[in-house]
Amino acid sequence: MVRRTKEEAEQTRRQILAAARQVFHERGVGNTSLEQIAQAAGVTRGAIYWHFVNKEDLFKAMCQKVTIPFLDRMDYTLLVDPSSTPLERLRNFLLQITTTVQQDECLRCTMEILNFKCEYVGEMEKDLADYIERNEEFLDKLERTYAAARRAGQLRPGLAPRIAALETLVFVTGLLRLRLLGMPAVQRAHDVRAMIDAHVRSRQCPQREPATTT
Amino acid sequence: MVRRTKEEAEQTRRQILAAARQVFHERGVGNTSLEQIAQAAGVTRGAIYWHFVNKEDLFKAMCQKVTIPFLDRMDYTLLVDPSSTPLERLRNFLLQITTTVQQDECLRCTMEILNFKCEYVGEMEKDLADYIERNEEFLDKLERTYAAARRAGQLRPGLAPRIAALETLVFVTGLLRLRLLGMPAVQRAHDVRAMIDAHVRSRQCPQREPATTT
DNA sequence: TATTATACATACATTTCTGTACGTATGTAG
DNA sequence: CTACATACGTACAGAAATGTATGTATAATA
Repeated sequence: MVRRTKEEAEQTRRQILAAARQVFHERGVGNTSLEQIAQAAGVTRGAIYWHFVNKEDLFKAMCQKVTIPFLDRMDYTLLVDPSSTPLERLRNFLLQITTTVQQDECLRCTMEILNFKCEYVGEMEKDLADYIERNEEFLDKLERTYAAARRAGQLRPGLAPRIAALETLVFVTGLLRLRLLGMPAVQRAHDVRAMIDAHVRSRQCPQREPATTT
Repeated sequence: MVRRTKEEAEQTRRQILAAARQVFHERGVGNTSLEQIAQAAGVTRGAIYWHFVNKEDLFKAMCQKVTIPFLDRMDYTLLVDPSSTPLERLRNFLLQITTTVQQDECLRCTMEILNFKCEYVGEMEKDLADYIERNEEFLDKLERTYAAARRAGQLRPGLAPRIAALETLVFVTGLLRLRLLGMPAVQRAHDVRAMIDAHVRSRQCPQREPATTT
């Protein structure tokens, strides 16, 4: 079988990407040869070298397929949505992250590869720097959200928005990591929801109604 | 230079371990050859194969050198120390973790390798399972600590010890990960201390003095 | 002091992966 | 219908790493 039509070529490209995700997940990125990916995809190395320049290129293509739509929806939509209060937006954001990771197995598989099945050295170190960068931006958005909550009188007094944002960033980071690890405790939707509620409740005003002004 | 005395042999073993840590950190575990480690240690591959059976054995030896004394001091000493209240023990525990990781560069280097420079596949997957196991035990100890805090009237009412413990596990996990990532925000001792204080304060009784009995 | 086990260095055989060059059959455009 | 670009498969050369076998000088030991 050779030169099929254009859509068929696109399909083998997708097959290669899916096979890469599977084999990377089983054997690690550095430990898989292009031959193994080709076999899993039902093609030869020639097909891979046609669609991608090398393993790193294939790997990056696999990542971008999921990481781009993930974060875009998340912090842009949820942290700026004007139809709910700041702390409600925060809660919705946390819930959406966990349910998305829980339901989208393809995304989870890729994130597991990024977390446990690849080595950030050489060229890949830049990806870590990018990750730090995005975390900083995320932290900024969280801080602005908490600042808005404070202006709305929603934030617990004595809690600095910056510290609250830091702790939420830590919360999200740890929650995702434990979930990807496969910890049973963070896979029970009920407990996760309770944690998120506790996290949000611990930064809103104790029992009082929020004040209306400064 | 050949067969030096026994202590000299032990020294080359340590040299090999140190070189492995350095080169693993620079080039990743899967991407470094024993030849490169040997060069960095000033020996040949023969020396490495004398002291270790293969790269995996060398890697595990490098890990055990730091991971063993780390956790032992941590959850055993700090969560059972009877000279302070449960929430004080928790706070001390969190402070000690962060300062230890901050100061012990050798430990941090190894943890960075474990977090970003190796692939958990094949034999190494068992290490992930072990890590989950230790996290479960850690979670249990946290829960018992919170249960003790509740019995002491220290715990904020309405907060289940299990949920509080889960959130603290998430907190520690995320904090360590962001620190190892190199996020500047979690390297400022002042902010980290403020976060830890906020975390602990958010689970103790609002403003009241703790009750003295059940 | 002679012998043996130790602590390496050296040399070699084997495997494995990569990148590229080349072949080839088929869409597709003119 | 011809010609070219496309979408692969195949074959080859080179590098690199691993494990082992072997050499060897010294420390330990009797």
